[in-house]
Amino acid sequence: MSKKERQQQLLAIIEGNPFVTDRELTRQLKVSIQTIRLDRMELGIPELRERMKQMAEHSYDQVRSLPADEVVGDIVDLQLDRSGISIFEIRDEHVFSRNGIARGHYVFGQANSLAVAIINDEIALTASADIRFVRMVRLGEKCIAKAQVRSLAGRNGKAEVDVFTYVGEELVFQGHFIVYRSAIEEYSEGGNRSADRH
Amino acid sequence: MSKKERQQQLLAIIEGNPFVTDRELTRQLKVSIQTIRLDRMELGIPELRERMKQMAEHSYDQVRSLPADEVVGDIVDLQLDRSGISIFEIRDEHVFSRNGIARGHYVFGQANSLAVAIINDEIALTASADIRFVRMVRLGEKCIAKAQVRSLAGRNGKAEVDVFTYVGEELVFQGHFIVYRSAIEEYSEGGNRSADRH
DNA sequence: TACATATTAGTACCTGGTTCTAATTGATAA
DNA sequence: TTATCAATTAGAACCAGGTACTAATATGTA
Repeated sequence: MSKKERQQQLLAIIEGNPFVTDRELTRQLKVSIQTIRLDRMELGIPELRERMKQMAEHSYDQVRSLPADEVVGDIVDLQLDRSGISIFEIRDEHVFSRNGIARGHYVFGQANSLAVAIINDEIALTASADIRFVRMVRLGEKCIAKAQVRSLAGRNGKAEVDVFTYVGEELVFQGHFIVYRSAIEEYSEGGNRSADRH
Repeated sequence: MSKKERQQQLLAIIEGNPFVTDRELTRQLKVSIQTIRLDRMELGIPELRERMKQMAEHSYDQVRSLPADEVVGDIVDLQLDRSGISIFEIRDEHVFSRNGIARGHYVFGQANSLAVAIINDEIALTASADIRFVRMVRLGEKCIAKAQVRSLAGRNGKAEVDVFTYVGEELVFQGHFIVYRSAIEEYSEGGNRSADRH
């Protein structure tokens, strides 16, 4: 096996398992540990500990920005049991990589989260929804969802919430949500109030 | 400062910055490095390198499972323009941390992705949907979504797809989707075919 | 045969620890 | 006041997984 081939293999092995030590690499590639290290130098691959550190730092950055995901979108205005507005910017992680169009469940998720957040009860869960994706949403666009409570049954009843999502002036999504309140064991989905918003 | 107070501080510092070395901790807490290490022992906090390794492994697991996110759920059976089945296990990242209930847009996303994948066209986009969350889904549960094409209009028309999602024998979600085919510039949302499935 | 490149060997040193033994400090009860 | 005990500090040996450097040995190739 030539040097180039070996270095390609080395690259592939580390790509496939970044947690491999030089010692393990000697076993797989049947060359001395010095050769492994020279190869890493030439390929600019850092040592195991440095690789792990970089991955850890990367994931730490992600973890720190994750809480914003608990509710999809930032709620910028909220009048409990009345209306609310949330803003959600379509980023890389929200689109299909092939065409840059937002995945539906994020657009849905923004509206759903807002519909649930607006209800002034300890627990509020979406029971059903009637939705329309009016036009596709693309990478970089800012979705502004506006929710209006249409009817409010008494405690432990259901509420109806309409959500319209716009990009600029254009309507991109509309949904009619039926949300149950304080109904813990039945007709439920997964949304709750206040405590989960940061 | 008492031992307990110091250990609480130590915990807080490492929580705030997992990348801190024992040496740095001696500077912040004004005790010897041995005390720091005894404290870590008692609190069960691993050494810096181990902490980084765990974070790296954690993020690596996430990265590896990300491509499966392009379509939510694994499609295990697919008869184009007829029916399909997808399996989706509810993990940590899919639930509200407070109560372990799945966020609605994941359950919706599984059904939506399946409804779109089933359509045998270059491009298929959800136009509208009528959905019901029949019962909440919890952490660890395996959702099995079954989709059936109900009607198929000609090319560039719309198709109707019904999706039922079960956990075991129990129905947890149902949805009626209207999916447009090959309609690129209008009535769209964000779903496409084949190329995005891994 | 001479020269260059590739590979291997070996040593000293580094960080950020663990593990262990032992000494010192400080408070507390008899 | 003194014995006692937990808490703290010190120090040395050792470890993994390397880096940095020097030197020797293959292996081709002109």
